[in-house]
Amino acid sequence: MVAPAEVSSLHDAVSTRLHHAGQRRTPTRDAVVDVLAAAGRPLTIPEILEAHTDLAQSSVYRNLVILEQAGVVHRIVTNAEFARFELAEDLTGDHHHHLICSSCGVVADAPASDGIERAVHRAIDEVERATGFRTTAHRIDLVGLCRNCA
Amino acid sequence: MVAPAEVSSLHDAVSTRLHHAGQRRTPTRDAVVDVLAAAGRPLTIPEILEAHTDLAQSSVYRNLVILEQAGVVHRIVTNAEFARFELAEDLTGDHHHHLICSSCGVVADAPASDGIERAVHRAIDEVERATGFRTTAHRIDLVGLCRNCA
DNA sequence: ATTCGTGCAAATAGTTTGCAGCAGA
DNA sequence: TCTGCTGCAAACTATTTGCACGAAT
Repeated sequence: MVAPAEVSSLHDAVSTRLHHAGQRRTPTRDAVVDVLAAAGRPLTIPEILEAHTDLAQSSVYRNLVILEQAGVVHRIVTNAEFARFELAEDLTGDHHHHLICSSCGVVADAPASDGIERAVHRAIDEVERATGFRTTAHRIDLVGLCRNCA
Repeated sequence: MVAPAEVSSLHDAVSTRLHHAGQRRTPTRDAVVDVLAAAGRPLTIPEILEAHTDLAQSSVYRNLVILEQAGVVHRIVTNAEFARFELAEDLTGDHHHHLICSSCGVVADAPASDGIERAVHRAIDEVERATGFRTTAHRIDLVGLCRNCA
């Protein structure tokens, strides 16, 4: 969730990243970013289309690919039928993990605690030393039942 | 990776779970379990078919669904084109996390350290108290470049 | 005898892409 | 003007499913 006052600076940052990726800022891309910023949780393509009924499905798919390449959005793939998309963490300045409901498929954000981040980074160092794997990102998902489904 | 001596007890455990789920133990299911046990890393359907060229693709898909419902295998969905499957952790007795190469898509297992597990469980407690979410499993993936792609 | 797993081929569905028109630089 | 974004419809592909046969109980 992004406060209204931060929306224009968000669009500036998005514009910069698009430009850096050799892409333009367009109304459709702004619209997609707006929907994701307003939602504050990862959305599916149908959810995005529902919020903006004037957009063509193919354009949303195409622009999400571009926004992903530009580092603006992040694609989350679960076992559910649709992939989900959210704004990149370094744009919203909020590192978080996911609570995935195995019953209804909804995905909620959960703030990352200092403790867990420290532990993860220690583990990453260990893995790099042991295996030579170069970690660029990590992902922590808790799978279970949301309050509604429990 | 499962040592040969453990294979028969593995099949016993699989058989029990299948029976509990109202399913039979069949040669095809044994074959799939064998391939996964021998691999020691999550495999795609094409990889499974390659190891057992006499199996029909649809049978493998169908049996993986059944084995998943019986709690024998676990499905891993990444952004790669194919889903991957591995034996359930409580069958192999080995809790691990994943190293996902964003370049070639290969997924390797990494042992879970005590430190990170403690931190994760503290975080889970926090989340349960704060949100009412009931966590049944967690997933930690490190995304980056494997030794070959780096 | 009947239930259930298997293999083949056809169907399904999320996602991608070709193409013609149009808008911004 | 020229590049490239958009919308529509068609194509693509991982996965699922209908059906008939054979195996196991």
